[in-house]
Amino acid sequence: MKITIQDLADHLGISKGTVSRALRGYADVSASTVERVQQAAKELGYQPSAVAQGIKTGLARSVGLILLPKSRAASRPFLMQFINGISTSIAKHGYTLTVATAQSDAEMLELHRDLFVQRKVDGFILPRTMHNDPRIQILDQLKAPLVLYGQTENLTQYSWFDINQVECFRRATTRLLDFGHRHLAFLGGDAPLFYNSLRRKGVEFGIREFDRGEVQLQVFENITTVADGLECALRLLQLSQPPTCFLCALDLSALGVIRAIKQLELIPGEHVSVIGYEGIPEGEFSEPSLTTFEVDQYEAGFQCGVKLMQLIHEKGVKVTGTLTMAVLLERGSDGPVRFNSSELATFIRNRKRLLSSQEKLHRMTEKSLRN
Amino acid sequence: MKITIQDLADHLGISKGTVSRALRGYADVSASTVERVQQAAKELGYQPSAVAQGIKTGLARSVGLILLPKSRAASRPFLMQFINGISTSIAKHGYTLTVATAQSDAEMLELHRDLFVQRKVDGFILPRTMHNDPRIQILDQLKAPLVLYGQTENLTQYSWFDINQVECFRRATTRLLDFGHRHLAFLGGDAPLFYNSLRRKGVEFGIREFDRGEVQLQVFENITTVADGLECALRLLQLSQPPTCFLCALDLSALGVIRAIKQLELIPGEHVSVIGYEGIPEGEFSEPSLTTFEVDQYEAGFQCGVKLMQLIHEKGVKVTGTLTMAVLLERGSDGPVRFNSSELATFIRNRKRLLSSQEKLHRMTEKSLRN
DNA sequence: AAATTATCCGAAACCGGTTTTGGTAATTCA
DNA sequence: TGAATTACCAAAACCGGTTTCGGATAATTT
Repeated sequence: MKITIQDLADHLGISKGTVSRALRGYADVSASTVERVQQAAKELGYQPSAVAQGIKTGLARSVGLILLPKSRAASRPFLMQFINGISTSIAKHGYTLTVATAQSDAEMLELHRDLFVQRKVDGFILPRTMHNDPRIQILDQLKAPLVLYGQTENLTQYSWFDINQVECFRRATTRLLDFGHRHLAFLGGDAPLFYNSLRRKGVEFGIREFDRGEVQLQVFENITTVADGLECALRLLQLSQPPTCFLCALDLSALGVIRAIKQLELIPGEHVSVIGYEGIPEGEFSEPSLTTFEVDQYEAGFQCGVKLMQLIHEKGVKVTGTLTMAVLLERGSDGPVRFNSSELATFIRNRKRLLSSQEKLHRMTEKSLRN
Repeated sequence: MKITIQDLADHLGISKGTVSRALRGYADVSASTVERVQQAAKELGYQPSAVAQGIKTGLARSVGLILLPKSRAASRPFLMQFINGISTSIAKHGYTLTVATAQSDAEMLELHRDLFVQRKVDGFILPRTMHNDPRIQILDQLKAPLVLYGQTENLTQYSWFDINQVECFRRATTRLLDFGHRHLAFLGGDAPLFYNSLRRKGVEFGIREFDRGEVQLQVFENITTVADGLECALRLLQLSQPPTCFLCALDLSALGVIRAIKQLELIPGEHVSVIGYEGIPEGEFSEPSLTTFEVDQYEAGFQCGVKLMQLIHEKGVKVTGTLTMAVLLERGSDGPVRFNSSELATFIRNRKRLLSSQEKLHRMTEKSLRN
């Protein structure tokens, strides 16, 4: 069915070696023969089998991306953009992307090893880098080319791409301090992942730059879902010294914080400020819309792909690291401090009573207007 | 570096043919030899090269999934789950998933052809089926195995998996009619995609079953974004005979409709009802939360993978089609009709004046309470 | 004990390409 | 004109596996 190089050679009455050399651009083939071969290849729709090519070259012309879906409900809104970026950059080299999923950490490591040992992929892109990432250890042993999306220890040994998250959270912190906030809470994400310490570090930098000894910071970790953020903020806001603003490592937890604020009948962005990170679509439609940093996942994938192609093709190439910035989307969930921590505590305590009487009046006026 | 079958054979002092037959489970190898070979393979970490295997078997042991990201901002929240489903089911057969992206329809068709002709993949999963899908035409010519995620014309010739969207929208329609709504609007999605006509058909079935001649339906197409939904609903609601409820082919447009309702100072789920389809995360956090159908994308991917493996491996196997249901999430954006269409029109016209005076009073009461 | 059959494995062919080798014809050079 | 290049291509080796073929040995049957 499918046409092979031998078919093409027979059709032209020349040897298959010559056909191959003609198509690969060797010098010892006459221009006229090259022309004839290319012409015939196009006519007959011949394209060399990547599989057969790979056996001689030792390359599969594919790069691996292994995902770990935590639950069957987990969503990754921008995965398509990340994939799109990778695919676009590697396609220029005739490469494709092999995506696999693992259900556990152990299975993930095994998958990396297997895919490389079986020559299904020539290298890997590692998203969501961890502290002392075990994937790196395994792939180093196999001398497998890899690019990190994110940072980790011993960074000079690897090619990597990342958003400057330290700077993002430093800016977010400075922004809140400039708004007059003095009691901050940082809700960190997955503790084993490297991004978490970077974002926290950014907050600490921001405070250190500014501090006149009056700033209070509370730090929490593993706040990764809406429910986590909701619960954590609900608890904190009912303390005697509640934070007046929240820096969230993840948009999802920021959405939970917003819910908590509203549940206490407060106005997010007025009574309590919230800043997130990632730029998920939900943030745009929440009320108020979420102030956050928007990450360009296409660009991230593209750069990772470019770096991996360099590692695979340019022998003896130096590893490279790149940092870029995310864009701050200044939306409605943060603003100038209204109450300091003590005032906020009082306000929250009185809020319920206040609102219930307001509501009574409100209903009365509405009734009177209808009639 | 990497160990080959010849290395293993040398190490054991036997021929590579025997090693291969031992590992492939041929009968003409003694049990003891099989044991020795397996043992040595494990010790030396030998795994056959998928590339080299592929040349003889003619299979790449990979399936293709080609995505078309409309814009660099487009999000597909559940892509990971779909991929997870595919990857999980095909992994059992030693298969991996090759994902590529195309920037235009033409490039997408070319990619399908190239990936198959180059033997990079053994078959395809085609998401987002279109009317007279051109991908199918091309792949039919190449006799490439394929599975549709979605339906199309001449369905009996193909293996496919889909949600029973006709039934979903029939139920959604019946639900709204039972709530007492009589003026419905259907906001369809991408017109060239097959799902669109199915969802519309479901609405029409629902009405036909019920109709006592009093139901009005307005149909629109290509309402695919929040902005589209917002604009369309805003326009419709200010007509003299506005719909009292919206059936949206896509959650995104439903979110836009909710915005439009709120922009007109109406309460979604009370004054105007909205039902979406897909179950995107934003729907849970909108206010009110969106009534919609939740699609299990993992299951969809899994089933597509299973069917494709059947096509590739079981020679002469019959093609199969499967329909399943999505789960209706009864949330806050729909409910019993409050006003009929005429009443709603009047209400909307009077709403602004009403609210402005209400607000004045509201501010007064708040002020008095503070003091 | 001879003939037959099973068991097991080495050798070789094969898959579809790439790359090296070597030889012939045409061209250039002395 | 003869020698040395050069240009070009066929043939063969190779990549790392799988599969077929055939032969040697052991086990069984007659």
